[in-house]
Amino acid sequence: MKPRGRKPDPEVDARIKQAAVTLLVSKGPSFTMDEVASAAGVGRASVFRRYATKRDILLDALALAMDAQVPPVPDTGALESDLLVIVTETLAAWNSPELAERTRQIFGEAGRDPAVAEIIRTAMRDRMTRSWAIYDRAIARGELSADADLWLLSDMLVGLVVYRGLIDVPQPDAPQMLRALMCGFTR
Amino acid sequence: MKPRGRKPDPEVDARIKQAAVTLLVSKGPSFTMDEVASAAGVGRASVFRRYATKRDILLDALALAMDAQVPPVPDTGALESDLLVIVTETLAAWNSPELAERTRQIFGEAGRDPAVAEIIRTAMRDRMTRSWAIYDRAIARGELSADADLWLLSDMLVGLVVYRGLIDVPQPDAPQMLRALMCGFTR
DNA sequence: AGTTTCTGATACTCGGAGTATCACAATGAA
DNA sequence: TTCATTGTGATACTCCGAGTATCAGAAACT
Repeated sequence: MKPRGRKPDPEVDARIKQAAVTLLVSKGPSFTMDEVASAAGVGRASVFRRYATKRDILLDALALAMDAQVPPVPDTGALESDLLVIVTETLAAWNSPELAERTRQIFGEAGRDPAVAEIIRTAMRDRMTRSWAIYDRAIARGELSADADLWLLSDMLVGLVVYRGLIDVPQPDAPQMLRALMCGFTR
Repeated sequence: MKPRGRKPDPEVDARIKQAAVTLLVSKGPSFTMDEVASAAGVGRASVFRRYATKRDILLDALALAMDAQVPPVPDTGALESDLLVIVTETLAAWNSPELAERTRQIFGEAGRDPAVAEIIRTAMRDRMTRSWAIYDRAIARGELSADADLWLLSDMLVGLVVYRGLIDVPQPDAPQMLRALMCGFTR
């Protein structure tokens, strides 16, 4: 079963993928297949030959875009200041109105398509485990109990921000949020 | 400027609204206008005469559905047990797969339409302020500092659950989550 | 050389939102 | 009563985007 005729042009592959990511970033998941084709300077059929449905290309572009920027892990010497960096980075996705709009749309898309949810979930878990070096150091310093539920900690942090972003509530002050996470709400 | 000809049938109004809510609950925001009309046993035109766009009818149905069930405010005598009730109620929206699917879709819709976000935000703020009697009592008992940011507390709670629900991560144990909220993560 | 498969182009089908028009029914005004 | 006005269901449209089908030509294999 060797492939015989003309081979798929890798240039075309790249242009389509690139166009999809660009469109996803510039106007969210509502781009059309025609837009992808013309932005890639490529025939409509070539897009559909690579991606049977719009969903497929959206998933591919999303996965690419998510892997694009993975922030470095801070190491400031204390849990509190390390966490402050994390919180600030998390808030960054909602800073400008345009960025907030994209983030909203992407998380919204997760509500309509489990595959999108999976991509986001995987990407987020990846980032989180990456930043667990912070917690290891904190535990070694005695700042954190060894059996703390780190998933819970991470998800409470991100969850608050995503929730507020989604329903358009102003984001909290990073230090205040940090204090709540570390010390809780009871006296 | 008195209205002259035939008057709009209030029966038709009611049937349409009812059908919209039912469809929203049974199959999420993806119902069609034709479905509304036929479920209401009403002409297509009558639907469009009342709601110019599908967005309009979706917003109306959503607002109705959100106001439908507002849980009672617990008063068990201690902050912890009161909060446990709140947490359990919050988790309830994600208990069955079908319910989780609807909740996901609704919150997802908030990412595509600011008006949906506003409806959800308003409804949630409403419920939250309603349950602030809990915190008043807790402050009186000395269980909570008087200047605690109750929005932050509430949003961390709901945020975690919504976030996990959206990207399909198993929800936390209510008691464990409670402990994190009340005591924080540092030793 | 001949065959296979890619390529861009074009023209379709299909489904759902929204529009337009119809004959008819209900209401108010004259 | 008569007439104008507006709601009613029915039907047939337009529009747009996803997905399909077909084409002639180009590239790569035997």
